[in-house]
Amino acid sequence: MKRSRPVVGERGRPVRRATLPLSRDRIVRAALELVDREGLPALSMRKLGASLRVDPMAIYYHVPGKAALYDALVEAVMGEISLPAPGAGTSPFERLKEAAYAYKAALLAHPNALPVVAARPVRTVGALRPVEVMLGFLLEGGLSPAQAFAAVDACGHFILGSLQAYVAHLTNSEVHAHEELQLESLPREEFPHVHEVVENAAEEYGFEYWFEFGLDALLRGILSNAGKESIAGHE
Amino acid sequence: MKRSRPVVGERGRPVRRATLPLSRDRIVRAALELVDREGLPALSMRKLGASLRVDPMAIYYHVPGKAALYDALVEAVMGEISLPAPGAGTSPFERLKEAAYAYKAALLAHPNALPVVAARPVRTVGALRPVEVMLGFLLEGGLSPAQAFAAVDACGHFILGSLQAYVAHLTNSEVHAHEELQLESLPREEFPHVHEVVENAAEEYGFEYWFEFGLDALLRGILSNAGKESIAGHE
DNA sequence: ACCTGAACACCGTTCAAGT
DNA sequence: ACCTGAACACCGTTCAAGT
Repeated sequence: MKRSRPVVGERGRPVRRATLPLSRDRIVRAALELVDREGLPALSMRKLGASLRVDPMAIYYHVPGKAALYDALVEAVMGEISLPAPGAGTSPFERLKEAAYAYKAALLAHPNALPVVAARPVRTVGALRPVEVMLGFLLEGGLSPAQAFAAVDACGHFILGSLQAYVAHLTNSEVHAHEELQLESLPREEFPHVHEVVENAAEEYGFEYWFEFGLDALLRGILSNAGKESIAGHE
Repeated sequence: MKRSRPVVGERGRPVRRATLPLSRDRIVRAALELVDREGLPALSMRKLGASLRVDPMAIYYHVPGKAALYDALVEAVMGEISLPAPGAGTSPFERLKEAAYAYKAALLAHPNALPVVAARPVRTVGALRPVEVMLGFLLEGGLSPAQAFAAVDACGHFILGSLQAYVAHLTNSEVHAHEELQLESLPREEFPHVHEVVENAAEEYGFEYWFEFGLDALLRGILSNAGKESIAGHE
């Protein structure tokens, strides 16, 4: 893979390179673009090199390997999270909910990257800013430090898990046809509740409803724990 | 890759094959063993063929491709979930909690398979039995069908998300050293809550504490929604 | 310092062929 | 019906070499 000879100035020194010099940052941005455009499986060192018009092996000079590339990808996605302004006067519940929706929106901006993001701990250096903000809301809500810690994780895992399943569901709808529509042709005596629920749950309920239901429940449960130091806070 | 000639009986018909005939079931079991033993990346059609002492391409006769193999893997893991006996006399909260722990235990039996399991919707044909049981508990707890639906998803996503992050954390502890221990060398004025929480949250709190905290909160929040048809059930 | 290119040991999948 | 084996188009990574 040859590159055009660099332009040479009067004194024989290159004036400006035909392409920008490679850098970790440029590589990560190109990788994220590639993933956004063609999906996670399309991210190979070779295709990435091609998209940067560079020998694939040049990447290894800036990034140790593919694992590190995935790490950088996660960092980039998480870095895009911008939590809304604290919104004075609103309750901790509402602020937490807003923050969770901002988190969700940031993740949905790069749906193809979700599997890599979800396979990593929620509290990473790249995602410290949102964690800081959420911890503030939780402490304000009356949780102990240990509880606030756990609560951030719980919210993160719920959101990541929900989104991961959702986009996977969107991506391969043939799997959907094979796995979910068969529900209605099931032995009714063996699965009475499944039948009852499928028949009575209105069809208009979709991902947005499920997400909000779960998030509300989780946040309500978390905040209702405020003050109590014991783990199981139910009567 | 040659196989020893089959043993031939008196009439020239094979009496018993040197190896069992290949079948979808045997393939899936071998795949799960391979993943358990050597990790998810080690699962290749070629290694799987070798472990079955069969030409790798023989697998394609029984399983359409690798995607279908992953599907079957998820099905197998989910099929091992055995929820505890309903336990008469206990509250819906306690039953749901027990079920969630059984779910968690089944998933932890094959930690290496978690990424594939998590990248799939929670309600699949293979996992219908546990879904049926949990729906029962939730309806009994007073939830509407639509709410019960959403609640099953929420629990599943929380559990899967938590476990996925947990085992990823266990698998590569060098990432941990790189990403989490640096927390303490952070600008204190920029991350006051992170510092407060890290310093005051006792070290003995680990995954088990976080998991139980999140699960309790989620279940409490879900059950406190009973009866109300509106989504946001907080005062 | 930064990039190239050949080479190595792998992949999933197709397809014609064997029994 | 069930399995083989060659072939194709890919992978990630190492390493010596170029500038």
